[in-house]
Amino acid sequence: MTIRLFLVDDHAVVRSGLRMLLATEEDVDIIGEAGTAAEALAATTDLKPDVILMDIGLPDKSGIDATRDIKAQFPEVAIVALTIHEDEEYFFKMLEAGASGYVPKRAAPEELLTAIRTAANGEVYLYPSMAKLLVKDYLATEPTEKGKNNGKDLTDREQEVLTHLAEGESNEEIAKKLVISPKTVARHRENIMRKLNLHSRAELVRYAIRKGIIKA
Amino acid sequence: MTIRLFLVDDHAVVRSGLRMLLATEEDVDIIGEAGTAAEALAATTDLKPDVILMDIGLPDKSGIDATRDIKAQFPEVAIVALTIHEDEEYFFKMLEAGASGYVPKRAAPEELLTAIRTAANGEVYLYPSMAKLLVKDYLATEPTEKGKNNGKDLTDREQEVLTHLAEGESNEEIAKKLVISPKTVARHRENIMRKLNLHSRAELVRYAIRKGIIKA
DNA sequence: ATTATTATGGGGGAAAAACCCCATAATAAG
DNA sequence: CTTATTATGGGGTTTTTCCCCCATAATAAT
Repeated sequence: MTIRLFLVDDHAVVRSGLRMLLATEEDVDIIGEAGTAAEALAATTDLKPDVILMDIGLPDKSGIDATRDIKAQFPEVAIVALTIHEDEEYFFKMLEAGASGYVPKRAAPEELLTAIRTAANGEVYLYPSMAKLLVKDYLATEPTEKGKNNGKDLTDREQEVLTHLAEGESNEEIAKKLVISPKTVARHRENIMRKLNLHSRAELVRYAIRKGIIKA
Repeated sequence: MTIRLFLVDDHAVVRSGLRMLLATEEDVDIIGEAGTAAEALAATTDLKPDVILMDIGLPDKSGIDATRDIKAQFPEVAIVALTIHEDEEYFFKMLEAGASGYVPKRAAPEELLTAIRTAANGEVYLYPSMAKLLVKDYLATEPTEKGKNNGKDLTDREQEVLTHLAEGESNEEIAKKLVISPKTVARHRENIMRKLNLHSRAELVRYAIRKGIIKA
């Protein structure tokens, strides 16, 4: 099962270098290359590669936009960013565009290969410095861990049920996850609502978001 | 600059295996090991390792809590989770506890080494399947501001109805306020949900809060 | 002028939610 | 040793949600 790889970089020298670098890998087959976003999109339509190595600095439009365009039409194509940029801005935008990997050009060749194979496998490869950024963002936006210093008059079990309720899950779904009867879930829900003086799922969701039990 | 590593796992066999595995690495020096969270905390106080390999399933308390405790007292100590668990729950909790890496036990030895070296370097190593989870979470919670077009294909009337729906009002209540039939409100609600790909009141509330249509 | 969109409404039905009643077992609190 | 709390479930009823079907009138777009 060879990985059909496509290269996008505006510098021919870089593309040649990558070809050379990857030539010895038996599971990677470079099926084409492009120097512009437009060419990349056209080639993707024809070739349907498994993975695209995408530079961010392209002459016509950014690799971020190119990624967005390609993922919009071909979501099954995995795209790995290979770039000199290591700042948050480009990294997060690339993630939002749908990238399955992000590798700085200073990375070791093995890391690039790992990223390519990981992306081909449907997973995500993040270079450690990038992973650190993402975790930092996660910790910044994450509500102070699943319900702790909030809803004080709720029991542990009620807190747990509340979290699921707020996520929009039905009594049935929650019952399965907690391995209890739907009736018990309903019972907990009633107690929660009475304690908090809420009267609908919608109020419950807002309460949970206000208290940081779940994210909006 | 050798990395002073400390092992925490309740199985002596696993610790021995890790010692064997890492013995040949010149840049890694195993300075101690522990089988419980309490021992790990005590040893950390004495030894101040650079990196701790932390199992999650421990006899006295979870490796997650142990990580939280250690990071609270010694934030400069990097902790890498090495565990059989690959589900979201443990992963995210471990991140919140302050882990600098997360490696499933099924991972290749080289990956564990990479994680240790990455953590020692102050960065974060995430196993690809875990990185995927984190990116998914990022995309689920961040698309509003850093993303692009907010699905604003709602008509004025739909926007109006959406506001009331998100406030938690019933179809009946909204109908009275807008002086239309409850059936029409339901009709608008259906159209809104189809357009936004939402399927419950709870999702609708969260959407509205994310978009700033109502405040939490 | 035909077509698409918008806003309006009705019928119906399966499912879920919301609100009551009841109970038991285990544990914590006094 | 009682008592209170917690977690667990069963029963039922009414209301609401959610998702289809159908339609008409007014306006906007082509």
